[in-house]
Amino acid sequence: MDVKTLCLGVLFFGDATGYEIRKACSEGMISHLYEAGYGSIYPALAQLSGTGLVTCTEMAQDGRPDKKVYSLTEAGRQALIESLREPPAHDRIRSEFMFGLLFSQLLPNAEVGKRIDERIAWYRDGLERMRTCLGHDMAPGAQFVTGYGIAVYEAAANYLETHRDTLIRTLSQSEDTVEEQPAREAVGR
Amino acid sequence: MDVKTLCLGVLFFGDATGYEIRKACSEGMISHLYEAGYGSIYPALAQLSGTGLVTCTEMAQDGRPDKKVYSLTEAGRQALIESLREPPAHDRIRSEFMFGLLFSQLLPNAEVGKRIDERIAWYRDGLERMRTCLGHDMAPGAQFVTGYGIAVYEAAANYLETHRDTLIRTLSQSEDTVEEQPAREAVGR
DNA sequence: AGGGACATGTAATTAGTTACATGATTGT
DNA sequence: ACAATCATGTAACTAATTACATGTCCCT
Repeated sequence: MDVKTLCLGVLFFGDATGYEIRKACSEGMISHLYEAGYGSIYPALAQLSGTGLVTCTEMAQDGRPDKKVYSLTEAGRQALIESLREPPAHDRIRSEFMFGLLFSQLLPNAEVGKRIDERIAWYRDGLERMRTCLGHDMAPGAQFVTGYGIAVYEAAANYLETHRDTLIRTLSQSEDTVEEQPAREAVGR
Repeated sequence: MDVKTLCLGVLFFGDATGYEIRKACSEGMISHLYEAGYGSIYPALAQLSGTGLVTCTEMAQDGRPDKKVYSLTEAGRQALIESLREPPAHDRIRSEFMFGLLFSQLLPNAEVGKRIDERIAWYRDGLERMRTCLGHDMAPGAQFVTGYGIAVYEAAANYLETHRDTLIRTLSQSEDTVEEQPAREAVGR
């Protein structure tokens, strides 16, 4: 699955410009599932337009540059369905935040605390957005996914909040217990 | 942060071969935070070896090809600390599973159910592994991260379990209510 | 006899990020 | 005045995936 399918998916929920698609994929709900920037969206849109999976309507605007509003065609709808039908690839995750915490003993305690606090704030912010968007009538799938996001973010934020201080305390203790050999088997599996 | 830092991080917890590092990053605990395959690990290791951040000890083996066991040098340790010190990039997530569910109305209900069930099983499997590895003495950060993983996976599995049937039911209902206009604003933000 | 685990690597391709390039309008 | 938002696109670069290439041992 690539950015082309991503665009088809966004357009399934309604016509949009490249700018709006990017917004959905880097700030909106979809950004929690699949991120993309201008550099991948605009070329994808051009390709989709070329193969007739979307149509593009140029709209002149007062002052601002012309808008290009894209719409899903029936062929595009079918292509989306076909893409969705094949088994989804395994989730791809890359969390430098979590990876860094793995080595929190190598970081100043204040930095560890700061990162956790920032992350909690980030989750809370995401939760607020999700909660407000829930309720407005949305597709059943979108509702399900939003509910899932809320459940997961809530659990994450709660864990960080309840274990933050314990981690810092443990870190402070082992700090002055001279250096200890880190366990090897702890990470291997 | 790139695969080189990933390797330094894995080696911080103990000497390992490229094969073992890949295992940790594609099946082990770390795979939940940062995935990598042979194609990126072996070249990274070669580069790290060239710049003196790791040392490589070749070990002849009965029958099997020679093992190359890598160890973190003091310079490597410092490089790891330096990398970890800079602010972590935003999490990068790509979940085709979740993206697909967003459009569950376009998929056969049985397929939706199957995917959710598979995902629940996957979470349960991950939970089991995490729980068994917890308890063995590990670095405080690793313990914290594992606990976080457990909390999040548990919430995710529970949500899927408790909402699975509701989704399928809703899907079946709207199916024969003719086609409805999906709401546009539901995804934009 | 066949598959999987152990073990290392390279080369080609693909995909995606980042930076560049432009420019008006609106709000602070 | 300055930053942010709206708006579109390209080019160069980086990074990572995939496929290829090889070979033994052990279990079923």
